Amino acid sequence: MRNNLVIYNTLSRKKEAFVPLNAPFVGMYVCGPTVYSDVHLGNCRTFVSFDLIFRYLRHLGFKVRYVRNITDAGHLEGDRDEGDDKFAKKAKLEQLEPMEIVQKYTVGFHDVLRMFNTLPPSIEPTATGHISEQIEMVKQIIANGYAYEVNGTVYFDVEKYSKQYDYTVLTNRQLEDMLNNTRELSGQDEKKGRLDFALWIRAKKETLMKWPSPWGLGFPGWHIECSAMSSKYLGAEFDIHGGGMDLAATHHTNEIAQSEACHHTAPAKYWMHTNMLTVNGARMSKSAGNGFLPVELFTGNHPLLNKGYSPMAVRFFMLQAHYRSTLDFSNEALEAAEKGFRRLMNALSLLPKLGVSDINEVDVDTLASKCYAAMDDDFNSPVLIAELFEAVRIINSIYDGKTKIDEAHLEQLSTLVEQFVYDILGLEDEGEDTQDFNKLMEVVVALRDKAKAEKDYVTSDSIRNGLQQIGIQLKDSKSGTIWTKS
RNA sequence: GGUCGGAUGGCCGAGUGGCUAGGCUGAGCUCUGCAAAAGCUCCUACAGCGGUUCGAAUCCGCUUCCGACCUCCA
Repeated sequence: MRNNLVIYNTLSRKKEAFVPLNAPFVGMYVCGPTVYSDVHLGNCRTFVSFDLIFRYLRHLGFKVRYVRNITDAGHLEGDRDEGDDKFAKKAKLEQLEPMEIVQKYTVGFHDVLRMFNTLPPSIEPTATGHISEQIEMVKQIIANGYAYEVNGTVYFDVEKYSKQYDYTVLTNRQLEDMLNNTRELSGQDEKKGRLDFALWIRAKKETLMKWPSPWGLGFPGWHIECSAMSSKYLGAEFDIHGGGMDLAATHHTNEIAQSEACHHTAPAKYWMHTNMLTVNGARMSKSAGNGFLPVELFTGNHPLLNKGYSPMAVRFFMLQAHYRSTLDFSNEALEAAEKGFRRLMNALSLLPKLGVSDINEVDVDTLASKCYAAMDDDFNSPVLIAELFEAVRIINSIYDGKTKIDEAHLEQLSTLVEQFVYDILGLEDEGEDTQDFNKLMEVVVALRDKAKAEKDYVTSDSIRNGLQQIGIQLKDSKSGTIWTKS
């Protein structure tokens, strides 16, 4: 197995050679969605980014166990460690069972990710399915002396923890600054330290989702689920932990603290954080109300959208930016991506139609090594795409008869391009190209070619114009006529 | 206020101490019955001001502006 992969690690703020703990196995945990509302496009970007990472690791030959959780309990509104969680709140609003909320948005989440052609994770555990694991973990943290119980709620003791461990490894902040800058919040009387956070929260009478525990009826804190589930399925120490950048400062910081306090070992070797999708320079977020629902994007039914964009065009748009850069949304940028995507896919559709020659003028090896070099450099999909457009130029040139390629190199080129576009970037052609439809088009094109050969341009142009009106473009070339559907 | 990250050509976006991505757009050309597509060519940028250097957009400093996190959010 070849491995020249370099990954940017948030812990060191540097790119590091990727050395798995137990090659060829790789354990990767990614924080999934909290399923109390529709996923928006910004959420999708993170999961598309990790899909790319998952796909490339697999392509390199690693046996990846990709765990992505579903948060379906214990995620409170605000940081007050009290009151109802997001699900209960929404459930009351919609007059549904909390688990109906969870089901509804979990299904929606899966539907959307399927449209974006993301591969399902190896394991997709839920918080409510791992209550006992979370309770066990809290018990262990208490036993190790890093948590304390007050009136049925268990808090993590950040001050004690930070005497032995670095609580701010991920954020590089000074603990004193954090203490001084944390806002005065209500409901903190029970806590010993203002940075302490809840591992387990006492239920009130009206709390809908609650479970028995050694500390009475309650529910888990938000952070503990990821620690419990990652260690259950990937071990106390695993290779990659990922999530959106917005999770680093709080959620991931607390995850590391919990895991170290429980297992005396840092959970993940590499921490990867994907950057935000922005709209007019500001982060797309649920609370800011500037988010697009994927369905709005696909249909164009949103005030900020000029038209609809297909899921694959959007995926391509996302992959044209590096995962650690912010990506700014705009109609112009999306339209440019859409056109570029079509050009790429059109070139791919020419591959089976290319003619071979006895001589070869195409250096596929160099192209291949450039593609791998791009992805090996911290999954640099924009550079990879730039290299693939070089392949597009070559393919078009061969099709036009201006460049010659022999059979072996054509085979190599086809495999290379198809692997990178379909398997690694996860793009797919989205035409309704059924067998029958293709055959039908062959007949139509043959009729038009006959008319053209007879210089009956009235007929040939009326065929072309008719097809144009239903979104099918005919393109004549020396090698024959090809068609594309927009 | 603290911490961190940005500022790249008409737009989007990579990258990097010298060889100066890519996509989209615009102009011209080739091909073509005409289109379309494709190919070729052109428009060559790195916020500002200093410094280091033979050489900086890339390193350092300052300034301006923007964003993220520090409150739930991928």
